[in-house]
Amino acid sequence: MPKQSKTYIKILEASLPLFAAFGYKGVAMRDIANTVGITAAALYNHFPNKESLYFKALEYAFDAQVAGLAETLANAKNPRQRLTVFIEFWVETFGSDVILRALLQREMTDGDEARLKLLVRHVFFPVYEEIEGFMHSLAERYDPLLLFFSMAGLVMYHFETAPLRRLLPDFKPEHDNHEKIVEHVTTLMIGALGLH
Amino acid sequence: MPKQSKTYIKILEASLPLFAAFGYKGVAMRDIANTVGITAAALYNHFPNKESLYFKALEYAFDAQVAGLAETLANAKNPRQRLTVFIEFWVETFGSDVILRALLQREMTDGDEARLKLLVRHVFFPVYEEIEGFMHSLAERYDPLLLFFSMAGLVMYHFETAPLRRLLPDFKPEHDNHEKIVEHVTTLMIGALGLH
DNA sequence: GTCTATAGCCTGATAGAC
DNA sequence: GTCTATCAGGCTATAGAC
Repeated sequence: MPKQSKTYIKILEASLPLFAAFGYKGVAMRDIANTVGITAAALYNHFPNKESLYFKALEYAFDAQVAGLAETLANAKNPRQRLTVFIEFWVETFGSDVILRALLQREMTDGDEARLKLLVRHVFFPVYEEIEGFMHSLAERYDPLLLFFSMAGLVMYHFETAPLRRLLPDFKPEHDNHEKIVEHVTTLMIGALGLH
Repeated sequence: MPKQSKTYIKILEASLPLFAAFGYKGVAMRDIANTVGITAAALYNHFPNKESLYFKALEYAFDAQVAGLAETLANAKNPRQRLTVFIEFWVETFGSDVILRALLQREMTDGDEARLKLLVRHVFFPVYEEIEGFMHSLAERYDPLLLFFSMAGLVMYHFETAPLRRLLPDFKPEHDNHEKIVEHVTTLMIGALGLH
């Protein structure tokens, strides 16, 4: 079972949009096989079972997604710049990659222990490690971990609720605009942290 | 097909924790039937199919959940009090009712159009209608709809991420405490809105 | 309203030829 | 590595007796 053959990668990449759209149980091995262009039985040459295919796909999707943050943060000199850079990173990462966000959301609602650990290992821990010191320095009156999830939640919830925001009064198309979201969240956090 | 028989209600109430925990596809008609104490076939005397059972269960869960907000808000005189009251309401509603929150989360990630409309009709619209004027009055520099979802997201994300927060450094058990969350979010919003 | 029995379909997974 | 063929089991939904 070669770990990085072309078909192996093709399977992972074909399965990701399916899992993101329909969830683990909503995707059949046949569906993945059809998308790749092989039969379901052939999948078992690359993965022992459905669950391990799913895990490898998740890792493949999340890895290297966080890599850019460290460099970007290094270029920001003062706290306010770092704040803006971090919010922009978070909006960019999960705003443009619909599949990544859907997978993350699904894993968070399913609450399976092993998958949560994968999420922490590949997404939240690396990011938090990068900005932990920053969170501590920002404002002494806020708990750093709560502050981190507050900022993450501010961004994520705008994306999570995007489909139903459209059905509410006061909706404007610009609410879906990434720059508007960055601006809104940044203004809010600058006020909350007293960084005027 | 009597609409409010005892069994009818028992089916709805038995199905809700199952759907919340395992999702629509993760629950079999047999599972619901077993919990109620009847057979799967008997369910079809009350609901034409699985999907309509699910819809009725969702409506049953969400209805009357929002009723308390209007009265609570009426007692709050100034903006700062209203802000606190609203955040407390949001934390109380979704913090204590694990099933309600799980259902809401699942529907938001699944993105099915008909179910999203149900969510808007039974949860977000009634709540937003109640505090729309308040949102407008709070701060002119913020878009009212974005502000609403920011406040909702600040609260919800702390619950959504609770299972993985435990796996991160700097975690303290008090992070799961409702009062702590209310305090954190309120302080943050007071700063952001300039309500000192 | 509930039961038993079952139809008809889809599921993950395996065996063995090529 | 991929195929065809196949399996056992689970699923929703229906038919008909009580």
